[in-house]
Amino acid sequence: MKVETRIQHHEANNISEGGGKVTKGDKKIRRHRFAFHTRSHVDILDDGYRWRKYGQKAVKNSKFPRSYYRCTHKGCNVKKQIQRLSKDEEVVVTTYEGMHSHPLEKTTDSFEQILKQLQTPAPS
DNA sequence: CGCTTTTGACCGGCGC
DNA sequence: GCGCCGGTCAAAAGCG
Repeated sequence: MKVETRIQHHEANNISEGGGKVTKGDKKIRRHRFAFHTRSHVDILDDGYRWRKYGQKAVKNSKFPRSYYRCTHKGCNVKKQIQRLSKDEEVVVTTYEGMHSHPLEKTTDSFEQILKQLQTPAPS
């Protein structure tokens, strides 16, 4: 199973379109924002961490509802939101928010490796 | 038994 | 002031 993953990262990318949470001259921008464009059919992409769904809301820009997940850990409050592209329902956008403070709990596939190098920048 | 998931409601911010 | 949108929490139920 080949998984096409595209990393967008960089908080400069404000995904807010209508909410207007990130207005011009925004100072409270969110750091550590990883946007994964994954070509998959399931939104529940296991990256090796435990996630507890805490909400689901439908965005106007997307035909499909957005899912909100949270990392269940002792002091690891990493948030993750999944959204499907209305243009391509087969494309899932996984946006990570926050930084983990613990190693992965499991090893799914090469997927974890992608996340690992993202969160663990290889020292020159 | 523990944990997770699901829906609704509520809230805050912004726009007009 | 109201409406809109997004985001989060709460409670309950279901499942392993």
